[in-house]
Amino acid sequence: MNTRPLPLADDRSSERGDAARNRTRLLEAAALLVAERGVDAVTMDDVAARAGVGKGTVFRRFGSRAGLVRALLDHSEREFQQGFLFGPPPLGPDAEPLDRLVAFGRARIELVEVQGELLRAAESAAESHYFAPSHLVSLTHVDALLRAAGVGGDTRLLATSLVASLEATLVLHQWRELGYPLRQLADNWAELAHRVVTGTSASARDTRVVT
Amino acid sequence: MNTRPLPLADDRSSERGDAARNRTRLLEAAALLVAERGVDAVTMDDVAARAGVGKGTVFRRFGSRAGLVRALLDHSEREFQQGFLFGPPPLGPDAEPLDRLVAFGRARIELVEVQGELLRAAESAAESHYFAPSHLVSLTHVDALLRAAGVGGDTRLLATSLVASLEATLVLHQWRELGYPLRQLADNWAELAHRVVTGTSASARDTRVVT
DNA sequence: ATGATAAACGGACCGCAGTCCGTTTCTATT
DNA sequence: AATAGAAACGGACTGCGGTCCGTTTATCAT
Repeated sequence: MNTRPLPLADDRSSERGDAARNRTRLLEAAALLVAERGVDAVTMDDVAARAGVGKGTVFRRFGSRAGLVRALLDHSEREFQQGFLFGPPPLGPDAEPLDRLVAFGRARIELVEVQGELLRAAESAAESHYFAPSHLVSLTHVDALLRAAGVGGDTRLLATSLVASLEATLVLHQWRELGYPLRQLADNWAELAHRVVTGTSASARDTRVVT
Repeated sequence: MNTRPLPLADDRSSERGDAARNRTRLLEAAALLVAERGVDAVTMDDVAARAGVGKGTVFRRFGSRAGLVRALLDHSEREFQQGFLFGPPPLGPDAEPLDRLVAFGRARIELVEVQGELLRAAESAAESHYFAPSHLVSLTHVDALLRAAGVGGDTRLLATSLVASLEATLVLHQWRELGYPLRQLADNWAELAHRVVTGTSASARDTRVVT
């Protein structure tokens, strides 16, 4: 239980020359190895060796395996965020909240198709990936969309529940082990989002039809 | 990647005498150690040593750390299942589907209060806990309740999404790291369930009010 | 240039989950 | 009671993530 290492952003400025060089070396080596073997077959020693660097250095830079993987995902993660924060509709701001919400989930699920293993590896951190910046950004975004769509109550918690169903580990399981086409999972997200937004609040528990 | 060891139920009949004896010894030892140190501080070697048994035996019996933990949870898991399958309302069959759904989530979240660490340990299996019997039972139950509440479409997938927000790892995080009272998480579940059940389907996308 | 100092380095080391395989023990059969 | 063969046993062994700490190196002040 250490003091959280990367609360919201990492510095990278005022970094010593060799440190910076080793970071890029490590990232390149890791990317290469992942490309040719798949994430699950790459060990931290492999990465260190390939980068021509000591193992300690890898951990000094990235803290943990999950940290390294997150760094590898950083680029596509930024793109993804750009997409739903500033991009064109239906993902970006020039669309209705509900449409954006649906598009957000679809995009996330599509991301699993190409980066599934990486995303899963990033999630399997012992001390939760729930604190990872990218995850928090998604959460906040969904929260905002819910509120913009007129949903009341504790939208942050509602957002957490929704986002939970997009976890790469789960989606990957449904897709690869259970054989659901990603398309169907995306449709299910749409259904879920739609229902949550159009549904009535639990506090106003009255107008229920007795069939 | 082995052939799935315990697809839906374990035999335990036609088990050799010493095997049976060692199973109970191991479970007792494990329970004891967990009680006095907490799950996270108990290693497989510890359990083997305390039970006076070889390490190989532990893995032969339970397959993995997660498997052992699941065995430890078996009792309370059965109770839980009894509760929502045959117990009194609002959990059991003598209540409205939506009420049962809400009660189910509340019960699950309450379970985290007392067995959170154990539940989390059971979830952190590399090769997914999604195949664990208890998980499948919950899933099927929620699925059935959704259908009984008149929800159409692929209720199985919808159930999966809902159940995802009850994962012990997540609930524990919200409770212990973020400081949400369990009560509030339970209320959020109620809100989610209510909205999903009362919401309209995404396929019928028309009667939307343009504010 | 040179020296002081903090930062970064590297690889031996540790702990733990999970495997392997030679040895022991149960049980069914006669 | 003897025995054969399958099942179970146990603990040394492997592989990997992560840590530790003595050594090296970049940087900055003089």
